[in-house]
Amino acid sequence: MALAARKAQPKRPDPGALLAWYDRHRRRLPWRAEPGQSSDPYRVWLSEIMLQQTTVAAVGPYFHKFLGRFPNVTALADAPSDTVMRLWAGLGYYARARNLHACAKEVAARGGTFPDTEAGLLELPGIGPYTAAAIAAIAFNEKSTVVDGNVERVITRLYAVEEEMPRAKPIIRALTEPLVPSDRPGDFAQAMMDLGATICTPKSPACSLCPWTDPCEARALGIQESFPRKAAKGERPARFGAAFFVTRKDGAVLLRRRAEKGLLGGMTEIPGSDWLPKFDKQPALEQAPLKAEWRKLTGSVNHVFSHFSLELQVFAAEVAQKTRAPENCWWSQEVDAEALPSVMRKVVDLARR
DNA sequence: AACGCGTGGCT
DNA sequence: TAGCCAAGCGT
Repeated sequence: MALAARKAQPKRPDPGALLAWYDRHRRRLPWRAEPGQSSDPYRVWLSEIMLQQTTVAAVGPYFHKFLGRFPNVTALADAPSDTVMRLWAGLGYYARARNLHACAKEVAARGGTFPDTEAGLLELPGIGPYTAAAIAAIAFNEKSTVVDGNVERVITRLYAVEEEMPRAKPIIRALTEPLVPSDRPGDFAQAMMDLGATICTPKSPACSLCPWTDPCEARALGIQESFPRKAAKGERPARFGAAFFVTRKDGAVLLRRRAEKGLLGGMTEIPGSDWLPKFDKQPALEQAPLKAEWRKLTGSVNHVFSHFSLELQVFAAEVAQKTRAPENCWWSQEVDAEALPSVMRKVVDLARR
């Protein structure tokens, strides 16, 4: 039956039709060059790192913040790592910030010039297959095959790829490669991503507005939303813990730095207990950073990470002015202005309520 | 090759 | 509401 449906629309997707659509509808984004202008590799790189698994809307303010503070890759390389991490706070996936800084240092060491090939870019920290291909195509006009989540969705629909992700990845790449035009590889990559972001969306794709409705096999079958095929996801485990909001008489709050690696690596936090599958008050309280009369605040902080959900009970205490900060901790007079990851921002907000 | 790694917006 | 999802990378 699929055979009959496929025979009904044997057209090959035309890259020219996509580019024509792109020329009319291309989105104006802060990191994009104007039509005909060449792209600044630094801006392309910075935006691509920030856009990894992150929405355009979320990236916007951070991109401007970074560009304002670090107008070029050398300025970024010369900044203290603390400054970079603080500016990144709230954007998530903090290993990206560390790799961003490491990459800037490597590029600065080569005179501030990025490698101009996909292979060269792939050597740099934080730059994987997608990002290397994207920078090569967009900034250096290399005919690389750029495959991100948008492209995966567009291609699996165009060709009704039945293979489940991630096994479909090599198939998708092979189907994408022959579509890349020699003259405008960068525009083609951005057009594919724009198409995926605005027309060929995960839910309710706007097929009637799509430059490729005609050759789309999934559309012909009326099952476009079912691609890409994916296995059902397992349950997200829950974890529980305590956070200790300690204020000194003068209002300073106790903070701590997390380990460099792992979850929220290197970020500032409110001291807390381990995060475990169940909440036990006594063992949690024994992990308090100092002795105090703890007052449990009403409510809790709930936060969802990519691979588990977290519920934190918040305990507050006020200690004497002369209290010294425990090991690995310090006092902050202005927690509200601190660069905290979002889950810790929620703890502060609950305590301040 | 799976898994760990954040966050906010949308349905 | 509670899951789903976004221009992935490193290990």
